Amino acid sequence: MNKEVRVRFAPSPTGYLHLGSLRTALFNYLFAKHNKGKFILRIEDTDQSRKVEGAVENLINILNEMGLNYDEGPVVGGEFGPYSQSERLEIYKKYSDELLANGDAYYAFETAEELDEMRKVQQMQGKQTMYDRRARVLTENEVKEKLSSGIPYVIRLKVPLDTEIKFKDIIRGNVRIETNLVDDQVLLKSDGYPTYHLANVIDDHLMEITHIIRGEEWLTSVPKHIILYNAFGWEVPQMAHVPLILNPDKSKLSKRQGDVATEDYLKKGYLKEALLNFMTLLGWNPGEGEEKEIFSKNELVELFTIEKVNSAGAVFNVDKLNWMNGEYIKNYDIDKLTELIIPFLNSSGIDTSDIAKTKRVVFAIRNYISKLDEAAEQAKTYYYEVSLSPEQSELVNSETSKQVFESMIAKTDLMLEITIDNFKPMLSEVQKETGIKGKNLFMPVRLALTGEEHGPELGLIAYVLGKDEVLCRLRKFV
RNA sequence: GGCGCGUUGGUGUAAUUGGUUAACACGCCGCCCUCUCAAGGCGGAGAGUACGGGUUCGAUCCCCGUACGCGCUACCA
Repeated sequence: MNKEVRVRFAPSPTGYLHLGSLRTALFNYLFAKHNKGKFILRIEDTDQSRKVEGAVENLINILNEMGLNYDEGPVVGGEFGPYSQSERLEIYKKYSDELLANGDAYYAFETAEELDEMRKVQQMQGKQTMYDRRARVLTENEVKEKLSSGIPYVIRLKVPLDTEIKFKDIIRGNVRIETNLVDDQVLLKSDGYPTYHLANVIDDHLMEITHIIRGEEWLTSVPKHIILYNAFGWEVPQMAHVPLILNPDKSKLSKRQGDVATEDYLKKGYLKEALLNFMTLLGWNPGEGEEKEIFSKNELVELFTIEKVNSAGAVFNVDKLNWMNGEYIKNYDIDKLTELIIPFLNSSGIDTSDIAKTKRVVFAIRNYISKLDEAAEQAKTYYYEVSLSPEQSELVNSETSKQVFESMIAKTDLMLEITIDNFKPMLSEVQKETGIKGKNLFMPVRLALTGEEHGPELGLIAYVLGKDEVLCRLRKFV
């Protein structure tokens, strides 16, 4: 008896995927997969003035890249298509005609200027700004006359007055709004395109959507939608309005205060697994005292329930994202991580053609970075010529340092290869032999090998450089 | 202005559907490890649950009010 769960992610193509949209898509995806249902992508491109070239392709790419593959939608198709609203215009026309015929909608002929004027007056009077429903009183003949004379028109929703709309949101519980406060929303614009409200209701019904999971900014327009469902005699899907993602100052996450496009984060070297993990935990938690925070996508699918989504907005905390991304980097498969890091190294001019060495480098730097774009900075040590400041070179060229290097060279020469495990014991022997220890022993070696006073443990450095390179760098100072 | 939604340390979240010294993670501070910087290990500071009233033997949890924040208030989504 349970219907198959069908949910949709219905973005308007803006040219990039906003983090808030990413999370909405993510929640829809997780909910669908958890319930063994379908995740549908629908493009809400009904605003011709906001058209962006290539935006749809970009959206699909990024969604796929993030692993949020949809079951039905543009490109992949499905039995409820087309999945772009701009290709469904006749459908909206048909249903708006039906509303007109049943008296649930009406024609209106005001110009944009007239509406502006109306609002201005309302504002001055301190009244609520909304359409004053003036066209409701037009007679059939007046309407006919205006239509035949070619005056541009819109079709507006005829909101039933003096009552209230009650509904239950899965996340927010019961909500009620008086219909007198609900605007006679434009449903069909004068260019023949539908507004969000009309298209959304019709498509959700036609595409047999069972659960609407979308951002909180839509909560107050739910009554308009319910009025439409009622007018058509359709069942209202279940609804869940997820909280917004916020800037540190608690306003809605915006460009002004940092990057908001998913693409930007990928470019900076955040791993998609980490991003998905982090975004899910923004406003959701498995609860019941679960203290784990690192979850694979499969685990999230298994655990995710929409009821556990928080109702309050969540501040986007980059510090925590960085930490989590670092956790993923530390534990990632080394071959895959190397593959991901190579482009970042190349773009800094590092030659990665020696794959074996590159892999050793990645192994060495993974504990030192929290984003992939920090890799080049950390990796430089292993690739560039050593250059020292006057003080540093004085230390390296001191008598004791020379002793250390000579002893090391002799011992290293005898080694088959340097490993992380055998380098340190070798240094211990050098210490015994020369009587030089502590900082006087290690710092010259560090400087000779890397040219820097800070860095990973020496064993790691020697291992990455390899025997030949280590010898080569040491010999420069004896 | 109107309407709606929200409010647990700085941030993200917990707290067996009223009974806990209010827990965990990030961040911050300190210690250990150590040649250095991270990582790691250990420890610490930081909220009495926005505020004020109720209900109750007992409220983070239920009810009311206030404050504050956010959202919506377009022929944008």
